Amino acid sequence: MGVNLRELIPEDARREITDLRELMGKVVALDAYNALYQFLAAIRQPDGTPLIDRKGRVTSHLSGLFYRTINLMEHGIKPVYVFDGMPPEIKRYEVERRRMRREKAAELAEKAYAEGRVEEARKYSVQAIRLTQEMVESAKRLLDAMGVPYVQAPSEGEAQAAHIARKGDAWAVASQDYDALLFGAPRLIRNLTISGRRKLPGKDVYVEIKPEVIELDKVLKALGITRSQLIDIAILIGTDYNPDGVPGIGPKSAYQLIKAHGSLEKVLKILPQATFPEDPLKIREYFLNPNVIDEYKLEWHEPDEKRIIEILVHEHDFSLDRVENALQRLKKAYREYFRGKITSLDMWFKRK
DNA sequence: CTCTCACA
DNA sequence: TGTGAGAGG
Repeated sequence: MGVNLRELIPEDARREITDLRELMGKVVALDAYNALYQFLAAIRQPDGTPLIDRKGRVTSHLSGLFYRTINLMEHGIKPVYVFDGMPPEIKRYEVERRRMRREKAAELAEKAYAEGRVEEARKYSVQAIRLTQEMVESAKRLLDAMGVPYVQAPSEGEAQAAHIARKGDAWAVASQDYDALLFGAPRLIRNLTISGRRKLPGKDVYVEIKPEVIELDKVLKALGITRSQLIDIAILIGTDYNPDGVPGIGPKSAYQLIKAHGSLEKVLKILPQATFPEDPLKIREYFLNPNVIDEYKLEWHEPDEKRIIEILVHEHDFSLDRVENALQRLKKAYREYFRGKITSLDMWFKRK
């Protein structure tokens, strides 16, 4: 999912965040779909079963959302979650393709589970993950209760998040996908987590994961291209709107081609065999001018303790002890960083 | 993914 | 004070 620009991003456009205090006081627009999906994928038992409440409703996404948001706020980071709206027309092909892949995976998961093949069951249940309307709504209700703002994008969440960051209302977009850069986000934060350990898929091996910031300006300068050309390269490699890209063309040759010929139009003239599920120029146009809104309010409010307990403990069977514990941390973070203005002297002391 | 608790 | 295993819902 998303564009894979990893190999294209020059080393010096990428910076590790060694201390999350660097982000203190900064607004970060999080791609909600990306975050919830990650929680659903990661918060599972070895056989692939997610956390569920007594009514059988999945709660993994709420657990992840709750604890991670508190962690960010404890570092003085101001989170705003951006939710996806209607996928754009040019995504139709990919949306359908994903739906079929999920259905197939769901069947395989059930089969593997019934036959006791635990690892396979897990693998396929992750591939079968679907973010339901119910999950999205429960996540929004939880954020409301926590006093954390969210923005409902008219279309792609990454596009809306990038728009918010471009206007200066957020310092960066946080997502695992690189798409926000194509949409013009000045900064992209990947791996925005506190616990820096992640299990390698398949094996019981853990690797250190550190958050990193990628700066769009530095990417473009280092590569000597414009954002429009970066988008052209992405289209040759493959985006959400043409996932296969152009067969045989990877990051390296895509870059060389655009660098040498200047634009996608010119490159396509020498690649007459290339086919696309959508007009590639329309895809570029969408990255440059996506459907976004300016009507949103980014305000952080005092957490509503009772409502949070109502949602997590009474509706979804979270342990009262754990939730109360986290609530103390949330309230403290709110007092410290979110209530009223923070003076520069306060900031100076918090650095220590 | 994140928390908690046991153990060094 | 830090690390690892196991549970969380």
